[in-house]
Amino acid sequence: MRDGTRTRARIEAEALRLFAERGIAATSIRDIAGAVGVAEGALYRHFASKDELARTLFMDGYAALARRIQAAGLSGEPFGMIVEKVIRIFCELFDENRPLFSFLLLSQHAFLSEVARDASANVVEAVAEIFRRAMAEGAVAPGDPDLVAAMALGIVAQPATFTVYGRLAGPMSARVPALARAVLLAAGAAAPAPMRAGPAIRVV
Amino acid sequence: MRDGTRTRARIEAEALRLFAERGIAATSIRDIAGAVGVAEGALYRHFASKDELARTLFMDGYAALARRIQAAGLSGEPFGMIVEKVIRIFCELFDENRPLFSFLLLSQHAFLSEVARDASANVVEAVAEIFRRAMAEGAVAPGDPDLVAAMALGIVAQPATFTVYGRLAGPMSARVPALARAVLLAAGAAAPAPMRAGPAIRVV
DNA sequence: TGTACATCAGTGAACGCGCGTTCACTGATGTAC
DNA sequence: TGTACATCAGTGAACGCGCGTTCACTGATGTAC
Repeated sequence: MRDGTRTRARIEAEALRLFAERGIAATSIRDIAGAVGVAEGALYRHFASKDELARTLFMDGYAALARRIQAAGLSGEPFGMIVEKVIRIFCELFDENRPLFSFLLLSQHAFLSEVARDASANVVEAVAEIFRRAMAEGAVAPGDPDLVAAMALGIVAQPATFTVYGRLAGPMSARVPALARAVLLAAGAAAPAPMRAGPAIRVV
Repeated sequence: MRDGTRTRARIEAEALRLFAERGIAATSIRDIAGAVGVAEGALYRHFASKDELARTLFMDGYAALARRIQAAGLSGEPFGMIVEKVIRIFCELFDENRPLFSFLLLSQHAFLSEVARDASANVVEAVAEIFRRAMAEGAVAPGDPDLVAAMALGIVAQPATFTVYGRLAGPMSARVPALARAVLLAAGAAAPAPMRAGPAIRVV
């Protein structure tokens, strides 16, 4: 028989690209099949439905990010290092696989309610867990970890969204120090390290 | 003839509610007409198409918010006051008209590229303008105003998104001081005022 | 090595459903005289 | 005040299009002997 794993990978790549560009609803099965260069029916050898295809792409990408963030959070390093590491993970994945991140940002509203509330599959939960531990250890001023997690996610995700829309230019990786510094300050972290390079954001 | 303005207002309200709950694509003309209690054809007396209905709702709501933010930015008050005022506008409108905000947050990706790059119609531009002026006046450390605007918007919009999804509870208005403080710190504002009430976010 | 068979990825015409939209019609209400 | 007319918001059956999905079929490739 022919090897289906290559076709499946191409379907996933083209679907991701088209979903990210136009959205799920505006992308038809024929669009995807055409981009891959197969007949419509071929897609149903690999995915039960269009919905399952979109859901699989979202859940896999989202869980992979959550796992990496959780692992960084459990590394035992000081809080400031963890924040920078997590933001670096986010930014480098963004730069490496922009269609995936566009897709995650764009279609989060369709799937987020179905994601398990587990730090190993849920980005929000993984980030909240990091702040919960930091507060318990005194590295961050006490407060609502969910609120601080939301603000931290916003600080990183909104510039990513602006980059997708072309309002910000250049790689996200270049912004890691600025974003990490902003997150530490906004979260009320104890004595954030001074910035090492780049256009300084001076705190008077 | 019968007065059509009442029907039009009801169509707008029900469409907004349904678009916010399910998304535009998952809401049909029949759904909206059914919720209003009119025949499908009635909608076409007030809007040329479903797309025009959705676009009108988005552009009107988005421009109204942008105008209020721009006005606050031009009030001549000190930067710290402006930030708090803008965040209060955002949070109070969120609490008062949650369907509108859910709709704006959810469907921004469909329309944002069509919004004029004018501070009187574009929330992003209005916020960027405030930071541009603050940097020129020395109230904020020099840097990329678009990046700082993105981070500030993220700090406010992400908690709003979490509230829509039920991950954060309670009114956004209650978070105005905490959000304003986070924005000022993250933006590198000169000497932010100490917080007056609520669970303190202590900066060591 | 050669032959027969089973497997299954891929095909593409066809189906039926739900959608946005149309349009001839109704009838309530404002206006002219 | 009463009558004729014009206007236009609202009706709802009907239309046609594009969509997701199906399924009988093809043929390339792996396996058994």
